[in-house]
Amino acid sequence: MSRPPRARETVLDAFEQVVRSDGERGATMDAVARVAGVSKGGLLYHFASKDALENGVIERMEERAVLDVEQIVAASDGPVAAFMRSSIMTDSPLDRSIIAVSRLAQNGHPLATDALRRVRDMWEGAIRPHVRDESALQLVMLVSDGLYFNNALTVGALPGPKFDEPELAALIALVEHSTHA
Amino acid sequence: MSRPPRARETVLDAFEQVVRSDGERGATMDAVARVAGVSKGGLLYHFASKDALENGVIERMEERAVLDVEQIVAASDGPVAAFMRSSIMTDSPLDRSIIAVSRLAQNGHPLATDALRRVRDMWEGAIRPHVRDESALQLVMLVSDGLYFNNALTVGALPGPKFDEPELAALIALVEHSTHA
DNA sequence: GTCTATATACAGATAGAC
DNA sequence: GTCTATCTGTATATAGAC
Repeated sequence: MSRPPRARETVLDAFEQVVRSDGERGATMDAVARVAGVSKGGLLYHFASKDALENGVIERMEERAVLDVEQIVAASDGPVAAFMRSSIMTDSPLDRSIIAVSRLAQNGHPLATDALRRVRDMWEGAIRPHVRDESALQLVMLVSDGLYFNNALTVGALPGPKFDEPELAALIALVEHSTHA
Repeated sequence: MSRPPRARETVLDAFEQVVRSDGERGATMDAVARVAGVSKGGLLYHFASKDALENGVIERMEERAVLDVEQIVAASDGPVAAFMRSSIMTDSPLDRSIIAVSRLAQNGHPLATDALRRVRDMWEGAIRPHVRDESALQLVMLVSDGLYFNNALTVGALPGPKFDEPELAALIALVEHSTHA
């Protein structure tokens, strides 16, 4: 997993950005190339097909998710709180990746769906030891899914965090109280 | 709001079905016409453009959601439980409508996003009097969003209910206990 | 109301110069 | 490694017969 060329990363960033702002339909090779600042031919040198480009975004999302899980299990304020905070969109690299991959999944890309399931399973495994039972686990997972979904829904400009800090803290406290082991 | 022609409804059903099974990208006029059992020309007689077809699905979704809210507030087992049960995919007409409109929203259709927001606001208003505070309200709403998201994610054949009845009942009990007024 | 045939536009991908 | 030019398939929409 050596550091990939910077141009590749730039193209992946551009793809995620266009998918987020214009939807998957707007993420044409032309549009991605333009945002990345290269020609279509230049883009196709790095990713030989649109499918390769999509797979690149999916793979990078999963790599980023692994790092996220590592941070969550090690969080000082507890995995549940850390997980919920990481589910609120802060426009982190992982957030951008998940938005893009979710859009691919909803447009029928099977690898995207598989990758999201794997990531969700990783999170589930990390949270399970810290909640009292399976219902509590599902509650935490579903709230997280809901947080993502609400933000993923909005195509266009960044909506900004829907919850301000006091609201989020109150919600986290409620979830922790309802689910702690 | 008189009863629209049956052919129109058939076409809207076909659009929702194709969007669900193949994603928004697969929902071409050709594919919709084929599933609806008409030619492309026949389809375009009822909906003069793809945009008109999409708007038709969005409008029908909102009409169905209004009926759903009416049923939820009148439910004998309480609005919170009824709302959560209605959030589990049972392949009801409203479910099919919301899946399709969510896909449109995620592909940048602004009217779809607006309609979903309005529907979500209606649900929020119906649930608010039955939970203790805003955090509890958000918990219920986010769990519902999460239930929808998980099902909306899977393109292809119906995944079937992810929760069996005992699991769902336990989750509902937990949410109600955590949020009741 | 429903059909076939066709016009127009645009997407993904290739070829080859630099 | 990056570019321009071009081929090819497919999607929306129109025209007009039945």
